[in-house]
Amino acid sequence: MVKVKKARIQDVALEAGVSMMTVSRVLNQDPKVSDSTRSKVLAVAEQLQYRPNESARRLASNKSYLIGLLYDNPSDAYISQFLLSALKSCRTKGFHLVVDEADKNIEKTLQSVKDLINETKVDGMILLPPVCEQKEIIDCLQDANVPFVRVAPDSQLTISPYICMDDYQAAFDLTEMLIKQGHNKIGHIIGDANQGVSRLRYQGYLDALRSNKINTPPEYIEQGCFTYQSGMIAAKKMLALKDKPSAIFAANDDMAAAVISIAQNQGINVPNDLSVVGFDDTTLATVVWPNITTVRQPIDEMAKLAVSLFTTNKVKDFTDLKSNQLRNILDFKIIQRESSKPIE
Amino acid sequence: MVKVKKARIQDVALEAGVSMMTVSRVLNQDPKVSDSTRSKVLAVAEQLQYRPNESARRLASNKSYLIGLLYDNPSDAYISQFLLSALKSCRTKGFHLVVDEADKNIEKTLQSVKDLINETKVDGMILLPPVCEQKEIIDCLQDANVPFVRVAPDSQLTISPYICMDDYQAAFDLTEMLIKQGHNKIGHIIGDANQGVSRLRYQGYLDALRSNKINTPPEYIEQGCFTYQSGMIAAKKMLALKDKPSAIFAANDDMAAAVISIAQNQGINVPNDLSVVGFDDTTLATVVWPNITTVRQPIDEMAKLAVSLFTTNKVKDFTDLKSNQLRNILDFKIIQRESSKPIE
DNA sequence: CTGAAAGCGCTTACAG
DNA sequence: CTGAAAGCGCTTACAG
Repeated sequence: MVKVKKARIQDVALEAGVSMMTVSRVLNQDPKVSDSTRSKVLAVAEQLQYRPNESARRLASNKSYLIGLLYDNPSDAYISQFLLSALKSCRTKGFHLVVDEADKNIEKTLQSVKDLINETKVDGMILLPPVCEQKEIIDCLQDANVPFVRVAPDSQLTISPYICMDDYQAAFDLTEMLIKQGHNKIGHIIGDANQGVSRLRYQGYLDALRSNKINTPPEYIEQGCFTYQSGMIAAKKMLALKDKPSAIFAANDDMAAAVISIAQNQGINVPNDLSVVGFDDTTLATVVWPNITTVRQPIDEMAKLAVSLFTTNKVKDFTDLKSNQLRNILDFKIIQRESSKPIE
Repeated sequence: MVKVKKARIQDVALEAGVSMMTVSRVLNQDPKVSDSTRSKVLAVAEQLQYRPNESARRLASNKSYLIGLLYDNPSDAYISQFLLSALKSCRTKGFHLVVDEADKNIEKTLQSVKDLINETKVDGMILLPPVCEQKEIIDCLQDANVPFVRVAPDSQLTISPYICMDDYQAAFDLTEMLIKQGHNKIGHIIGDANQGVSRLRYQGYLDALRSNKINTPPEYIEQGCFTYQSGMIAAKKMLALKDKPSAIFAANDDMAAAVISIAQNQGINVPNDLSVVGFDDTTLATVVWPNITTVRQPIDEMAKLAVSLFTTNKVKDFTDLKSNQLRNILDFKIIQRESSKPIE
């Protein structure tokens, strides 16, 4: 292999006829550089294919260029998608991700977070749900003055930005879509009672019915807990009713998949006799048959945004963020697939 | 927050009454240090809670302490589990993982790998299946003299170690388990024809039947391609037979889940009327009901081992590995769940 | 807006 | 088996 010597900051400086400091300033987007100097440096850097040496930068600046990511449940497709996207974002910006799993024992998790701060010296932390609700962890980060972002949190904080989608609106839209397709007997399986999104999705469902003046018997609403099994139990009850719903909106894909399975088991054709819709657009939605109509969470974008909050130097410290900068609500999308169809 | 000043190599050297170099040698497991010096340094390092500064080490040594990971299909539960485990291993050893997704276009992937080598300067690469079969990539790594490990490869190479489980034996054992439970009408759905593991699992199934002197009609064997849908098609055919199998062994969990769904759809009770077993123990295995009896791949251990091949200094270069060091076959485990049971 | 000097905390290469 | 010197490629802090 022919080894091409990598250009150093010195090489760029020499070639551009400026000092190393000036090059460094340009690269770090310091505004105090004249435009002419800036463009010259940029041109030379481009020409020499200069890439800063990350280790030297880290060592000299005493910044880690490391972002911590704390997650809860490793079996969730959500996590892996978020992770993959975050990893990709980090890579393009010269950062690395230090991933840590929260322990059931909050004390252990806390210790782990402290290690992340003291030893690894992360520049910031990304908190996934539901760890992002843990008061102890939030306090710890705040005490240590480590900026953090919370993803899909249940509660809002004024000290830290959060990233989420509008679960309420998505549930509203999804329900209204069913209504527009002629369904007026729509059941709902509520998600885990301990998660804020369950409440929001349920409320969106209710309000869509209300604004379309549709009355729904209480038997059409069942409490689930986001698991396949809880979906089966709920589906069995709902499909045993004399007056069955023509559509069931399950608060996530796992429960929707369970509904489909139970329906098929009872000889109820999906989607001809029963429309089923889910939420999240996890891999499960396209792995079962018929594929599930669902709401796509913008997970990739969420991860990208979370990372960029740390990698862009715009905001050194989250404490000076204005309230409108704290909110980052991303767009969702309803994905129509084969598990639902209009009433004929 | 009280800032505790981190100990540097200098501090350890001073306290231990040796030079920085000696401390460095001890830390890097250089054998040319007397035992007494070594233990003294180690004791001081421990007492001072010394942690080497990774950036300084990287800069001075011109080693990246970075491991590249190239994967194919992001939707696979397998990938995320591997990733999480590898990430964890890296963290405890002061390494970082640079994750890259292979492109459909081999040229693009190749370029990406070259960037990984030249810009990021990874110390080594982990190749997941099926990218680990790509000759172009293997050649590229070899030319660049970058050591790499292949995970669950189809073919064997003498130039690079590989990590896998014994798919043949696992399939054999799983089939034999069904036989011992009284099943002698056992169907099999073969996996993707392009993947070596499909062949191995199929062969294990066949040999278990053979060694138990069980004849099987050709209708009991269907070609699938590891997808849920292919499993449905195969299951429909097999369950439409007059003389149905009492057990079906699908070559992965997705297809097993499909078999369960079809069976239930036809009023065939799983496991009372039909035992179904899968392979891999992905999340799907416990998400559907009944939970799937399957073979657990030791994914976490595979990832850990892959990382450790680069982090332990035992082998600087994989070219001097002996053939028995190339093979790393890890243990699998059969997980009995509710989708299968003995014949009564 | 720009630059010369010092230093970040390690390791390499050379001595002995 | 051990050590003194030089340097890795950046940035910080100070000048001007």
